[in-house]
This record gives sequence, C-alpha cells and structure tokens, in this order.
Amino acid sequence: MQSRIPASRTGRPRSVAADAAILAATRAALVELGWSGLTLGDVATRAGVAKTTLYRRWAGKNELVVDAVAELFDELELPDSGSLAADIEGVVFQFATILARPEAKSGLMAVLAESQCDDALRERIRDSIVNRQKRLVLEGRARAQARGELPPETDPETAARNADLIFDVVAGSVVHRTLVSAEQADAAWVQRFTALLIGGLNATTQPTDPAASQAP
Amino acid sequence: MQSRIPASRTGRPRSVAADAAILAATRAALVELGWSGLTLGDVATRAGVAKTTLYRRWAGKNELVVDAVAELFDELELPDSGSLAADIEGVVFQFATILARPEAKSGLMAVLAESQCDDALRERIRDSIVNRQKRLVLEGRARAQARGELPPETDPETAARNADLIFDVVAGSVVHRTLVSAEQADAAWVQRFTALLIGGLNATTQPTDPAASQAP
Amino acid sequence: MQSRIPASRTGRPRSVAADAAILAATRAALVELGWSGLTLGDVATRAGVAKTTLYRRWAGKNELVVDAVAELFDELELPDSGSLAADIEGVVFQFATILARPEAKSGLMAVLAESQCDDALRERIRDSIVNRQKRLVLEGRARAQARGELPPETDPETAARNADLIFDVVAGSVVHRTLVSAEQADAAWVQRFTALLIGGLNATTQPTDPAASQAP
Amino acid sequence: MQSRIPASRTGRPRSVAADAAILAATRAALVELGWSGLTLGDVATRAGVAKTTLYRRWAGKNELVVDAVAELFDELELPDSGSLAADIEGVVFQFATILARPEAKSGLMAVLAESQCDDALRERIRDSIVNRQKRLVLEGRARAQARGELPPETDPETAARNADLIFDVVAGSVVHRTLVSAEQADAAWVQRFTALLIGGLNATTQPTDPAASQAP
DNA sequence: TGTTAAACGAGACGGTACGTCACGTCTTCGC
DNA sequence: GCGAAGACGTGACGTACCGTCTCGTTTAACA
Repeated sequence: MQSRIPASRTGRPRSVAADAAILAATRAALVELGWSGLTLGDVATRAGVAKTTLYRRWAGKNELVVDAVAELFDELELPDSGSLAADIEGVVFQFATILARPEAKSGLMAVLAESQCDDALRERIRDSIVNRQKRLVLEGRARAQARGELPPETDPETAARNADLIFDVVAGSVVHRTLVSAEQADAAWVQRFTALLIGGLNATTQPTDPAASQAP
Repeated sequence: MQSRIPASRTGRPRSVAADAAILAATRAALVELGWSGLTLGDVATRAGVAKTTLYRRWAGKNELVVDAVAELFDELELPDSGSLAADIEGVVFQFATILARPEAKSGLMAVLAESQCDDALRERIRDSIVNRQKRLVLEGRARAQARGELPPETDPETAARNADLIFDVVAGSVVHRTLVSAEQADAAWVQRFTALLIGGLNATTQPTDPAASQAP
Repeated sequence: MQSRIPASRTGRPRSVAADAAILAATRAALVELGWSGLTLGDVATRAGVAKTTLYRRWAGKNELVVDAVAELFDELELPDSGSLAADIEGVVFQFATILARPEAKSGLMAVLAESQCDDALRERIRDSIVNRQKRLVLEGRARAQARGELPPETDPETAARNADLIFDVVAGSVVHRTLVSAEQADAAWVQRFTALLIGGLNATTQPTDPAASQAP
Repeated sequence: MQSRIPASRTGRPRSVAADAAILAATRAALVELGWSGLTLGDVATRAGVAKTTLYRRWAGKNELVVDAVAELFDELELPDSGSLAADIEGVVFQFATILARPEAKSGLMAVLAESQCDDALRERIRDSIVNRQKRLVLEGRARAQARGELPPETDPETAARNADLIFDVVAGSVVHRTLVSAEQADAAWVQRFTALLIGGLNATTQPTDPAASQAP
C-alpha cells in the first residue's frame, strides 16, 4: 500500500524523478537532523523541489517518512542457508544492519510513536514495513518444516498465533537491542539470540528430529 | 536521576504541588493529544501554572515527558511467586499492563525516538526508565539460581551479557506486541511468551536440575 | 486602446465567445469577492475556460479588470437636454449610477490604486476609461457655447486647462460621494452639485447672457 | 478611532517603540514597493520586529496601512488667513501636498478600494482619515460666516448637507487631480479651483455682503 | 516584624516552521 | 495546433509554538 496521494488522470503528469529525489532527501535529512529537526521545507530544498510539490504527493511528515523508511527494508530477504538457525541468523543480522543506519533509527521509532495516536498511520506502517517482515517468519518456518527441523502445524489458528509471537520476539528484541539499549547487534549477539530462540522453539514444540535443530 | 532543573536555596521555595500537577497534566495531555500534539503551553494551562514555571523546572518537552512517563513504571516490582516461570509471567504482565495505557504508548516511543539523536536524553531515559526494569531481570535470575532453577553464573562477563540479552528479549517483545503489533499482551500471550523464553534459557544453559525448570 | 495581448495571425483563431465570457466572469467575481478576493483561476473556472487561455489574452489581473470595468462605461453618453444644467445633471447621474454598481466600486478604485506605481497601467486606464469621460466635458461645453450659455474660448491653452479642471471636479466629486462618503448620488444631490458647479462656471467666466445660466 | 488591536492590562507591556517603527516602515515600504508589493513580512523586517508582533497589534495589511496613512494627515490644519478664499487655498494646498507624497498615493487609494467590500474598514477609514478633514470644512464655514463672507445657516439639516457636498467636491477634486489625472495640484490650479468653488458658493447662497466674498 | 530574594501569573517578544493559496509557466493529452 | 487540465517553482499568507524576556505580585525564610 502506498502513502502517496493519488495523481489525477488528466493534465500534466507528475515528475517521476521527483519522487525518488524526495525520498532520498528525506533520508538524508533524517540522518543529519533527526526526526524532530526534519522540516518539509528543508526536504523540498534538498530534493530541488518546491514545498507544494511535496504536499501534492504526501499528506504530511509522517506519511513521507513512512515511505522513505519503508524503502530501506525492501532489500530484506530470507537467505536459504540450509538450516533454521542459519536462516534466522542471516535475516536477523540483515535486519539489525538496516536498523543500525541512522535514517532508520531516527525515522522508524518516530513514526511508530506517531502511530500510537493515529490508526491510519499505524495501518500504513503495517502495510509498508511490518508485514513485509512477517512474511520472512512464515517462509522460514515453512522451510524448517520441509527440512524436518520443526513439526508441521496442525491447527491453523495456533500456527498464526505462533508466527505472531515469533515475529514480536525477533523484531522486538532486535529493535530493543539496537534502538533502546543502543548497542550493536553484532554477529555474536545474533548467535546468542538465535540459540535462545531455537531453544525455546524446540522446547515448546514436539520436535520430530531433535538432532536437526542443533545450532551450527 | 532527575531531569528537573535544581532550585535555588534562598528566596521563595517552589510550589510542591506544582510539580505533581504538571506531571499529571502532561500525562493527561499525552492521552488526549499524543506526543506531537502536546505543547508546553497547553500543559501549563492544564496544570494551572504559568509557562515560565514549567521552564524553570524542566529544560524542555523531552525531559518533561521522560519524568511523566517514568512515574508510571515506579510501581513495577518483581513478585515472589515461588517459580521462575511465575515470576516472569507476573512481571511481564505488569509491564504489559502499564504499556497499554495511552500515556505510556504515546510518550515512551516518542522519547525513545528523540533519544536516537540526543545522547543526553538517552542517558536520562536509561536512568529513569530502562535500568529500573533491568534490575528485575537480575533479581529474578538470582532467585531462580537460589531455587536451583538456573545454574549459577561462573563468568561475570557472561552473566552480564546474558542478562542484557534476556532484558532485550523481554522488554522488546512486550513493547513490540503492544505498540507495534498493537495487540493486547494478555495472560495467554504472556504464558506462551514465557514458555518460549524459559525453553530457550534451559536450552542454552547447563541445567543442574532439569526437572525444576519445567514450565508449570 | 485595448489591454488584450494581440493574437497571432496563423493557426486556430481565438474563440470570440471566450472574451466576453471572461470579462463577464471577471465582473461577477468582482461583485462576489471584491478586488483582493478575485483570482484569475476562479475567473477562468467561472468562464469555463482554462487558466492558460486567460493568460494568452491578458497580461495579468490589472489589465483584465481594466477591460472588464471599461465596458461598464461604454454606455455613458451626453444627453442633449437643451440646457447646460440639464446636460450636466444627466451625465452626472448616469455616471453616478454606473459607479454605484458593485463591480465598478470594487474594480475601479483598485486599478487606480495599482496605477499609482505602474505608469503603463495608468496609461491604459486613461485610454480605456478616463478620457472617454473627458470627451463629455468637451462636448457639453461646446454645446453650451453654441447655445450662448457659456462664452467662447479665446485661448486654447486656457480652454484645455479649464476643461481639465471641470473634469477633475465633476469626476472627483461623484467618485468621492459614491465611493468614499459611500452615500448615494441621487437626483437631489446631483441637482445641488450641478447648481454649485454652474454657479462657479458663471462666476469665473464672463457670461454673455447671465439669465441663461440660471439653474432650473 | 484606532485600528490597533487593544493590549492586555496584565503581563509584559507592549514595546512603545515598536509601533512607531512599524508605521514608519510601512510608509517606507509603500514608497518603494507600492500597495500590492507591500508584504507584512517585509514591513516587520524593516521595522526590526517579528512578524508576530505586527499581527498582535493590527488585524491585517488594510488596518496597518490605514494607520500609517492616517498619520500623514495629522498635520493638516486650517490656516487663519483672514478670508475664505485664502483659507480654502491654504488647506487645499496642504492637502494636495500630502497627497502628492508617494506613500499617500499608494496607500490611500488602495485602502479605499478595499473598503468597498469591507464596511468595518470603511468605518475605520472614515474615523481615522476622512472625518478629520471634514472638520476643516465646518471650521472654515464658521469663520467665513463670522466674517460675513457667508450667510448664517438657518436649517441645520441643510447645513449638514451643504457641508457634505463641499467636502465631497473639495476632497474629490484634489484626489482626482492628483491621483487619477496624475498632475500636480500646484498653486495655480488651487487658485482656479478655489475661484470656481467660491463662485459656486456665492451663487447658491444668498450672500449678505457680496463685496466681502470677492476672491483676493 | 520587616526585609528580601526568589517564585509566580501573565503575556509580549524574536524566531521558525507550518500548511495553504495564488501566481504565472510548463507539459501532456484529446478534440 | 488549440485548449482543458493540472503539475511545477515561487513566494506570501496568517497561525501556532518555541523558548526568552519583562513586568507587577505573592510568599516563605531569615534578620
């Protein structure tokens, strides 16, 4: 889903170059000034665009930053490493790496904060950012089940509940480590976190083949 | 640590009632208007106080909200329930309950977002909010070790690393569930989360008495 | 003289209906919104015409309003009533009637105000509006002289100076009454004004036949 | 009557210097840029004042310019020259001199134009500018009657009507000469105009002593 | 019991960004 | 190839808060 205000059908079409320039300028401004220091006038200037052009396409600062930050997470993908542990470590490390970038730090928490009082914004964040990552959890589990590392789901409702739980644990832990504790989620941390998670998964399911779920 | 600006020794003393009124007004404004809608002028009006009075005591919006939110977490305490699982469930549920209050939702994420670009603010948040919870992790572990549910720590450095990891996982997961997924962290969720966590703990330590670490 | 931008010789000819529609829309907008509330975009919409079309024909708001207002004065003409007093009363009353229309009120003073800093505009106003009225003064005097109500001019320079003075007095007085004092220049006022003017004219010339210059 | 927004009784008092600086800056901007080029932001900058300060005291551009222009007419006064003609010539010449100043040219017509659609503004102009001049007509007539140059008034309603007429003729003629015809109302023009006016006055009243009403 | 020094309310102050509006120009497409 | 539709850069608008300041007015501790 897009946060952008839809364009008209007739008349002069919108400049296609402007969109990319604006989002890049938004990220640059986030890095330099942070969320509260970011002004739409400044973003427009950086993008070489008039302030009005910006308001024609986005409703406000929140919507703009959601789109700018969402693009950062587009590169996230699930590596097929051959084992559940390696898959988790890979994607968690990717996620942590993106989160460590200053434009993500400044922008993500801020729009999440705003979304606490703005349901439309929360929906937009969910569509643009959150649910793209939840997909990784589902794929990873399916692969692990195919490999026999995890037992197949029996009840679809339980399956969804578990996926949500795993997602909250993974995303929440990484975000907390990176943005609240403000310490690097480096390879060592990711390994320890993954070991904890897989230990919990094995303990709360009936592993068909316990040997396959050992961390490498 | 306090965010308040220290008062002078001589002259008319500060009104003691004003502080409480201001913090209460701040929370009320957070509930009604959210972070970005909250203005210090409005807080002053709600508190029946002049704007100047407010600026004499706090440096700005960030510091004020940190104090206002920090008070919410003062009531958090570790219940002594007799088992690690029950202790965890108890404190996680308390934490989730506090986080579900709108003044916490609006305020906490916002000051965390601001702190991404403001180290002094991050330090203040750490002192006023975060580290008070970390204490609970240390106490809970000590109790579990005394009960024999967890093995004693051998290396103090490893002990600290593990405590940090547990803390990031617990706090991050609950925050993500409550503020990002925006779903209630009710008793059932807390149970499933606790089971996952204890399973992970048991798998990554050398349990002295495996029987004691079973979830109830 | 026209304020319109001349059209090209080749290509598709301009719509003749559009001009009238635009000027009528301009007057309608003047009535509803006044000068400062009038926008060219709104005029274009009212006229069912694109903004571009409007800019192809007039250089800007000032020029457009000059043309729109000038049309109002096209109907002014000197009645041949048989006496100087009746002629003056007739034309003054016509003038006052036109000035009382809201599109004239709003538009005329505004373009005059703009012309204080814009010599080209002043020239345009003079050509389109002012000098058409000055003609009435010259004609009226010629008729009165033919009738013997006024002595013939001896010095052409003095004649021109006197015509200018009369014109300033007539036009200025009516405009002031209508637009500044904001009271109706009704028949009674016109009569009193005309009596004053003719009294002055007789006193400052050497009347050949004083009896003929009595107000009716 | 003042166009200024009234100040509060309590709190920090308004800077007294700012008012004068703002009005002077307004006149300077009128001279340089004219009415339509004048912006409140520019006036504020010239006055060394924040834009908000300006909006705290005046409701808008119209009100500000009315006050700025009104000050120009404060110096107008009726000279006691010993004869009606000399009195009229004196005050008309003063009036024409003020009107010839570019800040008056630009400002006066513009606010009159705006007042065509804004009754409150018209009232403000009447109070601040117009009625101060009407006083001169009344004083001049009273003096002329005391000297025996004009007959005393019998009907107060007629007296008022006549004063209004004279005022419209005097003010309107000078304004038209200066701002519409855009020619200087110099001493020669003032003399010719005064002769015309006094001739009219004598013709439309019953002079008690015709000899006294001769122009000097 | 005064003195006194600071806190207090009120609100003006210089700033800065806001989000909107109209300007006058341009670019595209349809008739 | 005109004209409608509308995006574009520009710049002023009037508003809202910011954080500071300047007042006159309490108010409590100290002399």
